[in-house]
Amino acid sequence: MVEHNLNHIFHALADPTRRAILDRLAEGKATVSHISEPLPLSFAAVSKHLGVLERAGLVTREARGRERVCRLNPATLKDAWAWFEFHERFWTDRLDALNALVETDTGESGEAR
Amino acid sequence: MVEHNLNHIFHALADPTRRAILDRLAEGKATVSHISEPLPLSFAAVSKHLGVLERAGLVTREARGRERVCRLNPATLKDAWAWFEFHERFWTDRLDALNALVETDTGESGEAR
DNA sequence: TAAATATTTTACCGAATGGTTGAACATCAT
DNA sequence: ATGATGTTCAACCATTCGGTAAAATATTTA
Repeated sequence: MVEHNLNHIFHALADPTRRAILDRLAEGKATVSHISEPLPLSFAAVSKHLGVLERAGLVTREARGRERVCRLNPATLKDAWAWFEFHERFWTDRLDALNALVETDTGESGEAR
Repeated sequence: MVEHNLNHIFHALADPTRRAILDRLAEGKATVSHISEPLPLSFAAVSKHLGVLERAGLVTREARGRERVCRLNPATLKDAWAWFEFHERFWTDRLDALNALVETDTGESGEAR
């Protein structure tokens, strides 16, 4: 549905550091320093990663004094998951149907074997 | 699980052109020219996109004469979907639990409101 | 006010992306 | 063999990415 956001979401998920950050946040909200503490990265790098996650809508940052409290936004993940579920099912069904026809495909390329 | 491949898979999915190619392939295998025909891109660009999809394991290319027949590999999508499903559920459960405790979080940052 | 802390912003760098064009390669048709 | 077709490869370009270091901006503490 939200085509524009899927780009952001999948892009955000394509980085292992960002997936680690998400897993960390699944255990509870945390400040930026909290998040970067176990990571072998500069502070600014983590802040950038959080920016990517925030742009994708996967994470929200809320100022509390001089800190920023980050937390997960599972609604967005649900959106992406819905896309995934639909396509996984759609593709599987399609390909099952095609396999049932053995070697007949829907393409126009000549298909005799 | 396959941490390395998740990077490739999510990266591949982060581009709308590539998602369009996948949707096209869900309707049946197709040659590279077939795939690029409706796309406003050069032939070589489509070939590159297919390379990304292939690297991710989402698509396979098979030589048939001078053509390359591309087809979907739903098994890979299933892997990624499994990751997704796990995390969506995990996160939701976690956050539900946290919400049940109202304002008590698992972080060590002082949390009196 | 001054100093310390938490975070972002601003260059900057090297590598990768997404795109183009044109040459190369392989295969089919003549 | 010749030429046309399908596809990739190589070189190139502009943009983005992931990272760093240093300066700028709050905010809390002394």
